Amino acid sequence: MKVFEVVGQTRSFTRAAERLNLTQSAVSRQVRNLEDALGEDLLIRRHHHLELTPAGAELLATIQEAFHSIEVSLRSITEKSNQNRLRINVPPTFAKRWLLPRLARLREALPDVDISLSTEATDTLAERGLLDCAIRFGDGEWPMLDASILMTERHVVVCAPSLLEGAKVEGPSDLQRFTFLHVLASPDRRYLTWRHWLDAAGFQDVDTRGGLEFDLLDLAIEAACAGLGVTVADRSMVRNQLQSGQLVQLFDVAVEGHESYWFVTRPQSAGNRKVDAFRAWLLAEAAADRAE
Amino acid sequence: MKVFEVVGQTRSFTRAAERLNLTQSAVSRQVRNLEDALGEDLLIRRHHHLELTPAGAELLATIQEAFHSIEVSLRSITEKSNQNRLRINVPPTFAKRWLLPRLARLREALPDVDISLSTEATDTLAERGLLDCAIRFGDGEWPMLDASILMTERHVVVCAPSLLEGAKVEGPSDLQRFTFLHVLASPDRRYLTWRHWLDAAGFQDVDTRGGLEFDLLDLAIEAACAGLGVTVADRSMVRNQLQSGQLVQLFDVAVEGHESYWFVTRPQSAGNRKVDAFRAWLLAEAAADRAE
DNA sequence: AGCAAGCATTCCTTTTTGGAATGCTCTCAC
DNA sequence: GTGAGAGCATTCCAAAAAGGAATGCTTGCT
Repeated sequence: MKVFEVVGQTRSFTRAAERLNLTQSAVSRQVRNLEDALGEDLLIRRHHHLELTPAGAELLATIQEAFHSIEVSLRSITEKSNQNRLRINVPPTFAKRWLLPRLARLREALPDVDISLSTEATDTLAERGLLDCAIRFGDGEWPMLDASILMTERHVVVCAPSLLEGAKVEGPSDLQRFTFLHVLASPDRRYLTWRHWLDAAGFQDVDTRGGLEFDLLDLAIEAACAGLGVTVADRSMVRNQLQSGQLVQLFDVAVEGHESYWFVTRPQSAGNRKVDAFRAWLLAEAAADRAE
Repeated sequence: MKVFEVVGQTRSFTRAAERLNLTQSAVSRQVRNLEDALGEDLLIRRHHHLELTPAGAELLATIQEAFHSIEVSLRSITEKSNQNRLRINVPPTFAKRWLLPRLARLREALPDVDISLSTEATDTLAERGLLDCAIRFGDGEWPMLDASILMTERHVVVCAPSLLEGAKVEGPSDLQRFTFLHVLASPDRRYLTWRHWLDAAGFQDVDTRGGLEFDLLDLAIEAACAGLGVTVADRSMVRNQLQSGQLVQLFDVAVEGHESYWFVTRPQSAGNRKVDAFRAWLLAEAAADRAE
């Protein structure tokens, strides 16, 4: 069929064969097969040139249009989508608190890369379809995927300055007066960030059973800003709020978390220009972040 | 590609395979090959159902439209053109004087056959392209073609009644007074119909060198009707004019010509419904014509 | 927990497609 | 009008693509 299209354009089996990187013999038979299948001639073989029959002319026009639209679609898939668009899933809190504030800079650094950002809690990167890469929170061990560490969490305790009412907070008992804000790993299970932080700080006997629970760290931080209580959060996630005074840090204890944020890609993406560029940018930003 | 279209519709390799009369294995690989070629996934394999990626959805839509238009075009070629239309070349004079007056009856007899009538002096039937069949004048010997005889020429001499001015025309000398109308076989060669007729009539010493020449018998007949001279013509070609009195026949001599009109087809058309029907009708009409 | 549905994969067969060489016919030029 | 060349057809064989059967693997459902 493709063969007939080229023959129709070149009006010659020989030239069509050249253009298609085939022999004239192959072209001749392809067209003949098509004609036989249709039970209708498409070309009139004259010596030194070919003419289209009415049926051939009609079919040629249709085929050209159809192939063209398919070609455009194919190109838009292989080129546009593949070469310019980077589809990435980022955990919601990381997206909002870390990536979004840096998106403008990303656009400057990689002006020719279009970003598609989704914030599913669990991404579908392994299913090799909708995503080019992802940022994940975890231990960096994901089968069949490549991961580069971006940053390890450094947990600090924060709350709204209004909550303090000028009082000093210096020990476990002071802390116990506040409402604890927790983040859920699943509907019935909390992340153990409070536990880890308290252990690291050397605070025993603090009862964290009460308090508010949120499914997203982001909501817990928002709650803290609103003066609802104290929460443990990664320092990078609340840097802006600390700088603007929306939040204050309690205690000078920063606990290295057990898990980290990773940039995750599929092995097939190795060497992919835009993925590599994005990774480089992310790592540079993360390094700058740590240096602050 | 066709495979992907069906998979996109059925959302299942297994069902697509059934519809395509293939195995699930073949379908699976076809799609995988397409994806590999594009470097882009088109489907998300879930268990118990498939989902389209954005790229897949876009491609599916394009492909469906493109294939549909090609299919329509293909169908119009194989069905409409092939099944309903009969393309036929008929020598000009035969077309005008014999076939055209019978076209209305042909439409009645074969209402579902559309006729495409061309009147090239030399048809292209052997080149298998534009024609389904032809009517030819000759000896019935054409390589690679099948021929059925329709009618043998019966030459009579005719002229306009006004030309006679009431005079009797009974011998060669009477004939010599008229202008002879000739038909050319090629620019410099006449058909020998006058010669044959004169020989058969037993008229010696008639000088036919002068007179008017025409490239078509039809023009010669028209000239005769206009009173320009006498011509030899096949009786079937002038039957209407004789009946209406536009022409009259001179002498009661009808000469069987050396050549005949034949219905000619390609061997590949053997068994073709519309060709067979047309042949049957032609032969019946020719028989009826002879009976008159 | 076990079964069934459904896609992936492997190995082998079948079908299709392609290439090289050759033949045939027409056109063009001398 | 004759020879050369251009261009399509055809034949035979090789290569490659597609297909089939069987099997494995994962997951959703009962």
